[in-house]
Amino acid sequence: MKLTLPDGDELEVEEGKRVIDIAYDIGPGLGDATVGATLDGELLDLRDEVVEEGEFKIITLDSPQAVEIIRHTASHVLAQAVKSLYDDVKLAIGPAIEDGFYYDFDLPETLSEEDFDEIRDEMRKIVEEEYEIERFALDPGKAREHLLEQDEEYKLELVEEFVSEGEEEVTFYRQDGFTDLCEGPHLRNTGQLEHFELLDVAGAYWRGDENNVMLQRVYGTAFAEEKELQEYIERQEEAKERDHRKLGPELDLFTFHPEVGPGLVYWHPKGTEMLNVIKDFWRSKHREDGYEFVSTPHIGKSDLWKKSGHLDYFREDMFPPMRESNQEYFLKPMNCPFHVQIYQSRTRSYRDLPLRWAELGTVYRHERSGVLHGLLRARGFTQDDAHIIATPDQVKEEVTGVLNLTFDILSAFGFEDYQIALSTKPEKSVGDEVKWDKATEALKEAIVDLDLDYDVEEGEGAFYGPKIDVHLEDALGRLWQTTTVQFDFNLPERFDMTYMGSDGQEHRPYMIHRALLGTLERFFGILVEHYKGAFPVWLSPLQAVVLPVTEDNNEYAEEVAGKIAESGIRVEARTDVDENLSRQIHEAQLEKIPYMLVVGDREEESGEVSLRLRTEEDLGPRPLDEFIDFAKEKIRDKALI
RNA sequence: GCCGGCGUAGCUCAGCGGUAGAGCGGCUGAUUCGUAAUCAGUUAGUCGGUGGUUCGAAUCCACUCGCCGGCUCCA
Repeated sequence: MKLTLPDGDELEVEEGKRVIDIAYDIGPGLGDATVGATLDGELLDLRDEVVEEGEFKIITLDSPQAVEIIRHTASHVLAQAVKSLYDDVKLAIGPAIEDGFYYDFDLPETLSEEDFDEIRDEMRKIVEEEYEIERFALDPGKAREHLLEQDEEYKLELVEEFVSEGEEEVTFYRQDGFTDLCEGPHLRNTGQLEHFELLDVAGAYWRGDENNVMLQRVYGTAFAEEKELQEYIERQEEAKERDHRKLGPELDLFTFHPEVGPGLVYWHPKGTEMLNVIKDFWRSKHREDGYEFVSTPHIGKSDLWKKSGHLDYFREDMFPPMRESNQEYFLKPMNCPFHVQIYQSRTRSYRDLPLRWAELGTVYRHERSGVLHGLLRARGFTQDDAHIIATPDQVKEEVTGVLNLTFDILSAFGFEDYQIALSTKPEKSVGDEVKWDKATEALKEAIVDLDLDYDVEEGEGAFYGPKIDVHLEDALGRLWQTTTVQFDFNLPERFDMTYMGSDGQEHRPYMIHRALLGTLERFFGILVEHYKGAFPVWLSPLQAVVLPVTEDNNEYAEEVAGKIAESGIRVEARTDVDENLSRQIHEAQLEKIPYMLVVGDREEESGEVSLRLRTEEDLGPRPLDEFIDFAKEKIRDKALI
């Protein structure tokens, strides 16, 4: 059997030889350093037997793929430590995850972060002992026996599942006296786990199902190098500093008032200014793209929500109704049924289609209390909503139009990296197969036409139609869901929407529901975190501030600010404070105002302003008109600064 | 909704059974100053809410509201 090595050489090995033995054949040094391998990109344990040919690559501690193995072993070391420190510990699962690892435990004692020092010390001991990690396989009967003996009820449940899936044996890993049912891969020796940290303890349902018992999950992370671990911790701190829930109130953009109602946003003047800039831009882009705007009420009678299906499928996410006469009114959790009313207000012809109706519609949803998260998950929010009602022939072009508009708008805000997911028909769905196929095809073709990468999420569509979701990547590489483009086969049926075709027959239109920014609130929150509050000039609530050197320059400062304001730039003269220049600059810096204009006697004499940027660059004096042109150009180009 | 942690001045936090504290901020005054915090004085709170234990509760207990981190759900 032949394996292709990374340098292109072919290595002749006997079938069934273990990864580690192959590594020693290549070289003893390599053998000592081996923690696993990949075969055609697939991760292998160092104890695995290689039975197929392919591209073979040994993983050592400094390989990028090693981190997954390191973390998996870290979770076992954690489990061993917890088991040795506490009584009656039952193990659930303990995988490596994107940023680290966790282990879920069931134990009578409640763990808290105060216990981390002790657990960490115990883990260190296990690492220092350099226990050899061994693997062994058992048939289901022996495995059950072994787990029963250890009273590991959760692991037993897992074994039953593996057996029902047809597994004939299950693997265990052992280090010191500790054994765990586990697929691996793992390091060779606990001593190879050097750089780890415990991060958090939280509740987690067994198997992720809220009907099951809640376990205690300990989160941690581990890296091959201490430096990487430190960088990770710094990145977490950086994320904390960018938190929109902290920056929003600090920059006087918005606040929450939980005593009045959790999850409801209060927009301050500066936040509202910014919001208006976003809305104006959004409206002009939509107008250019042939959208019309509609406005609809905030409440509607229960009959409407019954007919739309919301009371059957969405009721627990809706605020309880208010009563008027013998009627119940509900706050709208979505705009769609209202847009359908407008459609139904007269008969529609194929000549009218496509209709593109947009509304910055504020909706209210009674989100479960534990899920609220500042602007990113609120109970009242404004969707940048639109419904496109089209004939079957128009569907593909409409989707393409939506995607083009999406990326046009998102890139204007400085987002260039996206992840796109196409979600297809789930098991439970409405609408016939033909429609699903056509709509899914339209979505896919639109993505392909634009030459975009995407993932298919099979069966993840809504019950009423397939969809495209866009996640955008921010400055820290985090992903946020914003855009969604969804077909809806439910509402046209329920409301019996029709249009008169050229054949004189009534036809059912396609309905596309789309939100590009997602919601203004969430998008705003993402902007705050992405820019850390230092917004591009066109978005900054205050674009320039005029700072007099002494009180004698106040009059000139006001004059300068007046002229700048006339050109449409948002500006303020700081003439009502008695502070020295350094102090004023300090404060303007904290407010993250893009342009600081220093005016003293020198500037007053020459009719100039001295320009300092919030990036701390001092660009020196220039005529006022020159600054105005400079700023207008930056605003027009949507430049950062 | 569930698990855990936490609610003290506008903000950040100390105090953890014996008369509520600091720094920043705010206010007042002095200073008139050239690119990230001038100096001085002063103002600060039903210690989230309700009930209980106690001679006495910010501190201990119960309930409740809210926030934070997860889980589940989601724009």
